[in-house]
Amino acid sequence: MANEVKEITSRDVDFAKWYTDVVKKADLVDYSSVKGSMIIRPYGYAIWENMQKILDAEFKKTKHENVQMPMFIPESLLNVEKEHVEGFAPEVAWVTYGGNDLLEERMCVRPTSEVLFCDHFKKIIKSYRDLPILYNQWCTIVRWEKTTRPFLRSREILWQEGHTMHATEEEAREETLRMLKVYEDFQRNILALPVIVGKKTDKEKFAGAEESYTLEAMMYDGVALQNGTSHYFGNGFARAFGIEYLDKENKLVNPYQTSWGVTTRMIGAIIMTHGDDNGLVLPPNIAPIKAIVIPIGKDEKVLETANSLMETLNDSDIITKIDLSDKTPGFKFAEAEVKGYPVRIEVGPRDLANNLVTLVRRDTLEKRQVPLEDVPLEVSSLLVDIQRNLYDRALKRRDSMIYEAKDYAEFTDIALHKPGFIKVNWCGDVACENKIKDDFGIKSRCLIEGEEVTGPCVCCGKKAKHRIYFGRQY
RNA sequence: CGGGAAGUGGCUCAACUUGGUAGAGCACCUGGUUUGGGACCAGGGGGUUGCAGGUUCAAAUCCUGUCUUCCCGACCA
Repeated sequence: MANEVKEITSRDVDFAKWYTDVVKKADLVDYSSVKGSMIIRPYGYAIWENMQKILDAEFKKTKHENVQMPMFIPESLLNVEKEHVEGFAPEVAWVTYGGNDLLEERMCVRPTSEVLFCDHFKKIIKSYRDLPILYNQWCTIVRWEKTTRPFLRSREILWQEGHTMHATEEEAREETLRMLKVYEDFQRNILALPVIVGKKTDKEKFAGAEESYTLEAMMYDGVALQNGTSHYFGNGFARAFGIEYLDKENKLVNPYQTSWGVTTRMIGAIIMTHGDDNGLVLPPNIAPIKAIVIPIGKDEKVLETANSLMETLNDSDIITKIDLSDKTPGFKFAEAEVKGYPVRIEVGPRDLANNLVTLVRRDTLEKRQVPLEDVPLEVSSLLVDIQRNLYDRALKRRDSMIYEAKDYAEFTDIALHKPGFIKVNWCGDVACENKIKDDFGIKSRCLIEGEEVTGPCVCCGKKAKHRIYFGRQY
């Protein structure tokens, strides 16, 4: 893929351009002739496969089962829950013809599958013995977005959606938080993203939910990316759909529901959090290829050593690739950086004369010579260190871009001049949220738990009820 | 969806204003020389100019429509 790896726009010059340069030059995606639908190429898809593998194991550990639901939703079914349909109707795609025949009832392509699951749950939940039901589905959904960007906002979205039903409110609330925690751990430990986790305001919550929790990541440019959600529904959908079961007292009651999801948007978050002017930087725990061996020259001993090094590493479960192309070393180094391989191992005659190889870590680009026999140990400890460093670095940057505003003048100054999140006191009135949105185009991110609320609302000056983050979003 | 810009081999662009044989660099293929930060020489393949109409003896070039991409705004679990 060669020369296209050149000329990545600097992220400090034009962050949007930098992003599209990186996703294309690292061979993650390609554009298609279908607006808003991206082609995820093998390297990008391998990242998604790793995410699926790790998350799916977590879902199984927490007793969830995978299912596959229909892709189409008849209009009448979508219309059952009022808030839900109002939230989604503006962005669904409709199927109106089957072959040459106009359908009697049009169907939308699922924008999310709550109603499909409810329709099914109604049939299978009869007794308290049927609960809980813990389902998950890996699928694609469609939302007719007006502006689109690879991974961040597309019309066709790869995701996972969990849908569960519980006998009690308490159990359902626990499930909502349990899965939120699964996401949080995954994003912190595997993706090295220092996400902020909290509850959405009523204005920002999911259409039809009683409570929505979110994982908010801050990108390099200070803009927020909602990187996953977990919703508690109460029994609103259950009542709308007539889902009822007999409890132990032989009383007919409604179950309580949750849903939760994450998407390939997480790949966008990784790029925009860890990437640099040389390209992609992948956290070792999610990288499809952990290390790349680059032989320098065609000396037989060099090639032999390089090959056996790759095999040794693969044998010790460090997925390693070797670059045997006849490009020059400089080219291979640059390409390894664009692809974001965590560790690069340079094997050349000069090193080898002293029984050494050169290790280069992608996060800092620091080079170090190590004895040949120490490579597996050195690489695996380097991988651990890179993972930790990426998280620490991102956390530091995030915290340096969180500002506190006590009154509207301060808020205005920050909103206009400083990218990042703004932490404020808020009275809880949607009017204040709306005013901030109208004035600056900034929305609330999530409520902050565990901080004492003292002082007036940043907007109206009345007594505040909450601590809350505001910030621009993708 | 509103405003702006752009679509010409895989990529970046030229030719368009003033209609007249579609060109360059990079990438790709072959052979050779190279190899510690984006190599060099020689030869070669590849484009009905996003798509659909229209004007014309003749359209990459002019006109209309449409699709896609990018930027700004509005909208957006």
